[in-house]
Amino acid sequence: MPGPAGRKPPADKYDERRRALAESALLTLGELGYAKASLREIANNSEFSHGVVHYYFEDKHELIVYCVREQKSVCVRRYDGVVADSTTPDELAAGFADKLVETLTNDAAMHRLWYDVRTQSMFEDRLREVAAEIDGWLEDMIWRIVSRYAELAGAEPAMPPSVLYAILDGLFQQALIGVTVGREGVLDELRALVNALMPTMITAPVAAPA
Amino acid sequence: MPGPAGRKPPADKYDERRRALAESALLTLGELGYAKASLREIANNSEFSHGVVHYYFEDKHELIVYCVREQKSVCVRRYDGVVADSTTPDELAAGFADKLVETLTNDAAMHRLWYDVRTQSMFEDRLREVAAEIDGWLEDMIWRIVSRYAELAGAEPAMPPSVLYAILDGLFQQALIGVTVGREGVLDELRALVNALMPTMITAPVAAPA
DNA sequence: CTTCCGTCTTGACGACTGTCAAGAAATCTC
DNA sequence: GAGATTTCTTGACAGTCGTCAAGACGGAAG
Repeated sequence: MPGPAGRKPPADKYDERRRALAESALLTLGELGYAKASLREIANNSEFSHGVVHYYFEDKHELIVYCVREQKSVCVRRYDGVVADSTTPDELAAGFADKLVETLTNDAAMHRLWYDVRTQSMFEDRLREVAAEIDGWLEDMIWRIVSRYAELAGAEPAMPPSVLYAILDGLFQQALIGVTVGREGVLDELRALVNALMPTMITAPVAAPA
Repeated sequence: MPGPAGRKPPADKYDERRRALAESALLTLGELGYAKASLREIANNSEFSHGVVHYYFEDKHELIVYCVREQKSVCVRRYDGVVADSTTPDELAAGFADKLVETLTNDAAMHRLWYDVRTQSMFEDRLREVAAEIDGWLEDMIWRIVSRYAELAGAEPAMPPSVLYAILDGLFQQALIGVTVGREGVLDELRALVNALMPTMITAPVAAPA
């Protein structure tokens, strides 16, 4: 009975293994979705056997929650660089848009899983906590971007964080669907759109800030 | 073999029954979601037995697609009245916002099902057609509202239909989640938000149209 | 080497699923 | 009324699921 409780050997090895399992689970989870991804299928697309899951996780639910939380916790830090390094509003907007497009192509599976989990949270109580938590992370992420953008422009965000997040999330979700079904031009449209929309999200900048 | 093909008696009776079955299926579908709603559970929450589904529908997939398409085809006509009757921009915006709030409380289950189906369409090919179709309906619906709003204001929509739809859809989806988890004040916030946001969706109105 | 313990595999269990066939019930036709 | 046809119920089928127990493997400790 080594599982979750009393552990003698390197306790880090345990967490490391959990992460490895969760990461390889992401492959199947992001391809089949929350409902259709069985533990056997997840195990088949990995180096593990289907039984090992219950050695590292209580049940399927815990694996999935761990997986999406782990992924998203790094996801929400993706724009920290551009926020910190940009010196003009336009540079920030362009960097933001570029990274949006980049993650849309590179991490499409993860984003699909996230939207799946959030939607399922409306039907399954046990998912609500993690969904609400991550939604909060993402809202904060957007707020960091827009408020810094406003600061660089000598202005203020024109809308509260929740509204900014909802709007950008709606645009991103449509783009994700577009990428998933293979629609052409989605990426360039999203990039242009974000660049065009950012100025509308702050109050009119003061002409001479100094 | 009376099913889908050759029918002698009132062919309308057949369609009528399909609609009745689909409508009672909505109850369970909107409560449990696409994946977790089994045919037996759907039948239990209705006046039908679990086997009758295959008399009126090819399979589970066809039932669900029929159900969501039927529901949404009336859903997208919800704002036709306010669009036709409003004589000022503000009246249109207020009527739109009111009806948004109204459907959010009355038809929450249907909206949950729709978002579920659209999300699942990213994982399941067979859902993509109906999801894309309905997304188109909704985009047209939003376009009718905003373009009429702009017309009443003597202006033009400031963004293309797809962008307007994505933005409003993002806001609505967040509000739906809020309603589902029982967050307070969501409805009033959405109403105020829509009223405040509508002016930003059109170009600056011409002062004296005549 | 033997012993022990953390790690993992294998195989099985019961529950649940969509589907369908066989026949009962209801309705219509004459 | 009888007979035919549409409509529906019931029960079973094969398959899949999450879960878990029994034991195999591996390396470290003695």
